[in-house]
Amino acid sequence: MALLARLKRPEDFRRVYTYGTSYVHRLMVLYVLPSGKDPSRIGLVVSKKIGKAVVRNKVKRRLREITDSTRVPGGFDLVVVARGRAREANFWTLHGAFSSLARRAGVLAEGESAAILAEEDK
RNA sequence: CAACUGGGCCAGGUGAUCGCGGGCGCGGCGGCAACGCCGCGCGUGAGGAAAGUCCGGGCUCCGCAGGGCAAGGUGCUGGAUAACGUCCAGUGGGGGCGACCCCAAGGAAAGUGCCACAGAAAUCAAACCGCCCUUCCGGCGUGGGCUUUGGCUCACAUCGGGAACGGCAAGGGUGAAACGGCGAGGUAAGAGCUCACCGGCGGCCAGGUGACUGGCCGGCCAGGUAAACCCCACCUGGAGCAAGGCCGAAUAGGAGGGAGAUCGGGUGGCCCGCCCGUCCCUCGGGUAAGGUCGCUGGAGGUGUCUGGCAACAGGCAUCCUAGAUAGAUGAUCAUCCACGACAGAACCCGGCUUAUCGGCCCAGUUGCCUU
RNA sequence: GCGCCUGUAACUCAGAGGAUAGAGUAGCUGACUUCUAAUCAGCAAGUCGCAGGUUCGAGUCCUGCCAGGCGCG
Repeated sequence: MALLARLKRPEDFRRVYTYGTSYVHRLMVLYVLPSGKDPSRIGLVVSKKIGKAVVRNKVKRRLREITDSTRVPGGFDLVVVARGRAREANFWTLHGAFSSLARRAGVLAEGESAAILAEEDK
């Protein structure tokens, strides 16, 4: 499994927003920017618009579970922004949304993409 | 049994697999070492409100903070406490049949302001209607005198009549509120003018630490509003763990001591005071990202004994119970039931307030039924 | 962590403790016009964010909440 480093600094987020490519889903938005650095870095954004602290933590934990278990090759900076509807979504809905976005963005490791396609066919 | 009152407690459980933060142990790798990384095992990991940030402290730095003015807060009494605007016990007032609950509850005879509308008048009192004495005019009546029998005049009595100088504040009406209420005496009419009772005020005595309560006596009455300004008493220095200390590359700057007229800047808003910039001397260290400490063992929990009505305090025994740093609790099942509310630590405590599914326990009140 | 502001008609805002809480825009009705716009006249519209309290009387004063917004580190 390719380890994902964490994207933390405000400048990094701003760079990905301005120069990266965005992929939109009704539950979330995925920003992708090639960085050239080996461990790909990922940042999660769950704003106060989503809900109170308990709700935000819940959404953030589910997104972290999903992104930690997804294999991503090196060389990318990713930002996942949760949208309002993510508040009501369960784990598997969020998982499907992220997988489809990641496949469209082409940031999945070898073999992962085919597995997701097979899963979606079911 | 029903309807209530007060207080306390719980906050889905159990099992399995994968994953995360901290701790401990073992093993491996790197390193002189401190230590870092990886793997395995054990154990541990959000709340009663963690929330709002409404108060109070601890802790840390600012300059250990002094004087005056201002500003803010608290406000029945006594106590508890590190402290409080909190808590406990009481006093007074209000509510409830009751258990019980509620109250920012000092001062209005220090001063100022305000009291719309209505009303005569909204506070050094005054007098619209009204009540009353006297005088004058007028009406009606009785008696006397004079008489030209038409009347004139005097006296007395009387009047829902008019006017004037005065007396009064009982009654009317207005209003949230009208120099105390009610009854009797008194009077021309009235009035604490006098008297009894009540309210309020002052003094004395008794009880109580005190708020206050009870009794006696006195004089005779003082509108409300201070969550209007204010007065009185007491309290408050400012910032906040992104406080603050240490390590520390590039780069290139400081720190300490002494002197101090002016000017400038700083310190809680202002003034005084104080400090810094300026000048001289000495020293070799200072700052950003990052790392690390602060960081959790504490006004700590539980049990018991002693003191106290209680809040609480003290003694003994026993337990260790998150410390992250973009921020750790999730995912997939099985099973049980009451089908799970409000909600996530970020330096730490004591309170207050607000949110909250369902359930349990203790003490008590009222009503009904039965024995 | 700390500090500040706002909440009144559908919208933007006024409002000295004492009226039936006002103004402009928007809305409705009528007049004018061939019709519309403009103009004129009239009408309707409010839990004064919520709950307590002070006061004879509260949109206004006090306390506690709720919602929204802003600033500093």
